Amino acid sequence: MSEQPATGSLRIGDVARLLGTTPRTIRYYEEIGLLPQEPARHSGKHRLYTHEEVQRISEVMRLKHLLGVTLDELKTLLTAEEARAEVRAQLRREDVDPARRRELLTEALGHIDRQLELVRHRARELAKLQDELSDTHKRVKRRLRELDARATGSFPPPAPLQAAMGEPATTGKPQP
Amino acid sequence: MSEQPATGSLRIGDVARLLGTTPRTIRYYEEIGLLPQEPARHSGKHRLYTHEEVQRISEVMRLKHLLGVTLDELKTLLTAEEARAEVRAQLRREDVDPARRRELLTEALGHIDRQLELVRHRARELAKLQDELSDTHKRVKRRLRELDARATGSFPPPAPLQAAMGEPATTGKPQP
DNA sequence: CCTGATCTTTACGTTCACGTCAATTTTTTA
DNA sequence: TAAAAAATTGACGTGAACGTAAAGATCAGG
Repeated sequence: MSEQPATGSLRIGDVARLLGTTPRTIRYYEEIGLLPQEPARHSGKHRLYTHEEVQRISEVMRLKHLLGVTLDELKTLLTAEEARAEVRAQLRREDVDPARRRELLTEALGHIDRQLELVRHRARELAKLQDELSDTHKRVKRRLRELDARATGSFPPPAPLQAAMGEPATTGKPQP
Repeated sequence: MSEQPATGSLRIGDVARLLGTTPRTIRYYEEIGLLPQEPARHSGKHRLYTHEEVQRISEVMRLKHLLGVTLDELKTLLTAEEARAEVRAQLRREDVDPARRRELLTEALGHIDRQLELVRHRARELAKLQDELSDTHKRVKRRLRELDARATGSFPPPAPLQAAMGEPATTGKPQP
């Protein structure tokens, strides 16, 4: 289909197919500065993406999907990522003194923690919703069982029949 | 601030404030049919929302936020909700025969399960991301500890220094 | 009953996140 | 090396999800 010039570098179309998106989208992300390094087009004029860069784009799309944030928010979020990349690069060169090393690592930890906090929050919210739905599921199933039991003769106590399936119970969300 | 005419019914502005949104948004949701019953404006021409209706809007916004779906997808999702409401209404009237009752409950269960599946899927994805971030966090912290230990004399084995913090490890997503 | 705050509909404007078309250039393949 | 395929920049188009402005109707309080 396409013979790459050298080390696994892909053209924009291949990357798009790989990630289930379109070239336009990738260019757009570059346009608005979501992708920090422009992919050096070493063999001519076309963009050539390294494996790392593809990973990066993949991560961007994943985060967008999972966190449902705007590309602008994502940009700020990814600034942290970029900083981490920077840190990685610096750390790979062993020749930094321990003091600076500590600094870099601590900074990276901060970035990670911020992301983690965001994700945790989302996860908690989702878990709550899931629990609520689970509960509702159980309630409905119980009613079904009761119904079947009654049909076969041995009928159990009517059970507080009230709102056997209702909205998640009073939300209550006063203004901030 | 505002004296409600009778049973806790709120005007659109109050609802908006309560939910942290704007009247326009609420009207828009009504416009595109996300809210099944138009709020009967019994005292004149203004919309008056019952507690239930407010709940509904709140749920809509919550789902939109948590699932990150388009309002159109949400509409289909909420059709199920609406069906459940219908079921609730039917069931409240005790006078349905057990056969029909079973039918209704089973149907409701189906709707709930579809929503649950969606939420579970999302939750799993998020959990995965969270785990990955957690791992990275741990790796970085370990490196910090190692650094500190070395600084204080007793230095541990160098540990495979390689990608101590890296992208989540090869995504791999062939085309569908 | 008057006034100011709130709501109504209508309608056009806006931002985001791309889609699409065109003209040209680069790369691949026959 | 000619032709086909894919990429490039540039520009305009688009649907979703509201924002905003206008002109009039309708509330709540004094």
